Amino acid sequence: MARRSDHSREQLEELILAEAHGLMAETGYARFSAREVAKRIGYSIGTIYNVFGSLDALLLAINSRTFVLWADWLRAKLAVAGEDRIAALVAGYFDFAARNTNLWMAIYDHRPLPGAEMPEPYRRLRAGLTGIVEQEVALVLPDARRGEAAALARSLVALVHGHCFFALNGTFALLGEEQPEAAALARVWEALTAAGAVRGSG
Amino acid sequence: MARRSDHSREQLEELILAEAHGLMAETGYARFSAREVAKRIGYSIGTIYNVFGSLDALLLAINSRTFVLWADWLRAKLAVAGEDRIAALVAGYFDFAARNTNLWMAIYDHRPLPGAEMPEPYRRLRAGLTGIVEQEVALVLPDARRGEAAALARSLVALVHGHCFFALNGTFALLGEEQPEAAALARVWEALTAAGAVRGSG
DNA sequence: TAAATAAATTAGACAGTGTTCAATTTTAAC
DNA sequence: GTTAAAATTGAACACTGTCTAATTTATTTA
Repeated sequence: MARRSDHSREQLEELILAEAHGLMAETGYARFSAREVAKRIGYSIGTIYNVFGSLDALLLAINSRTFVLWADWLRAKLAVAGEDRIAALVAGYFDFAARNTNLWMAIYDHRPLPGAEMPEPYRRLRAGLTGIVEQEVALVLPDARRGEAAALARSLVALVHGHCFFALNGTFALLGEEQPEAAALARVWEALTAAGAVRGSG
Repeated sequence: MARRSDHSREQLEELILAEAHGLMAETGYARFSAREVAKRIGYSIGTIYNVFGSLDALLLAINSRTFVLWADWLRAKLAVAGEDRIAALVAGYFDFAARNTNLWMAIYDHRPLPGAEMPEPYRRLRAGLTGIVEQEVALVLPDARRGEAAALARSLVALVHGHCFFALNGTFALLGEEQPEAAALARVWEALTAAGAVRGSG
């Protein structure tokens, strides 16, 4: 099959990860299979375990990649945003999830055994995404309350997450809610307003 | 093994469901197995499929049972609630999830194939839970805005869900958030206030 | 009560899964 | 060219959900 000379170890890792990410996008978490990844790249199942150590580690790498794409997506949206940058963030959150449902869901479907610490790079990626939100929240808060930005950003991300999750998993459809994103944005601005923000003050 | 005379068909269905619910509470969605349920009640795997038709149907029945427990839990909390019944609801949401993490998570881990309609009884249970919230939201809104209660309740459930989910799956711990419930409650009251509610006006 | 019918139950077969690891092949170094 | 190191394999193991022909048990009929 594949020869060592065809790929360096790093290239092989990238080859596996790229294919795995694609498979996850295609099939979703429940139908994802390491064996299928191996089959698609023409390596045996053993190689994947040698390179990544465990299925858990591979899944973490897949989700890390998704986080990078997601952060890039949000930054791109912010770069072309109009006056309401908060709305751009909420919209970016929703449409990334909608356009990459399987990948986005996989982030939350994957639950490593409790007590298993996340590796530092993964923690940084997640914190980085919240950081983007925090920055925009800080911009819209009055100077005196900038200190609340971090905690508020975390809470707003959770708020939007809840709406997005219910939108994509069918809960909102079942409850007759037809404008999840608008609802989320309304809640976000109510919270920001309560914290002293004024629309268009960024 | 088990004799037909030991259980009527209805009793058998209940026997399976009770054991399955217990196993789900014990192991969580990822490690749940229909075979293990069969082993524990002393029936063969085939019987479970004969009674429930599919694993999907069994999982739906498990989640339905969890919804019943959850709704009961919330009603009990409301029955002994003080002045802030909204706070009682949020607290009830959080501590049911915390005390039944595996069961609660299973509700959201289970994603039937897209397009597969949920059976009516299941839809009613879910809507019923939101109905409890809607009722309390209506009580706190001014008369002129009671019409917004349904939509607002859906949104608030999503909001709380997001916080609860991040609290239980480790996201908040990773981000340094230590008071998810307080944050959720704060957001909820900000939204209610924006809709004209006044604390203690129920 | 004995035979015939209906219902309930079984367990094996099938195609998958993650995981491990001794054996093999390929590459690099001497 | 030989040797040492690294990479790769794929069979084995213990699982999973799902289906279904065969079997057992219960009920009804004669």
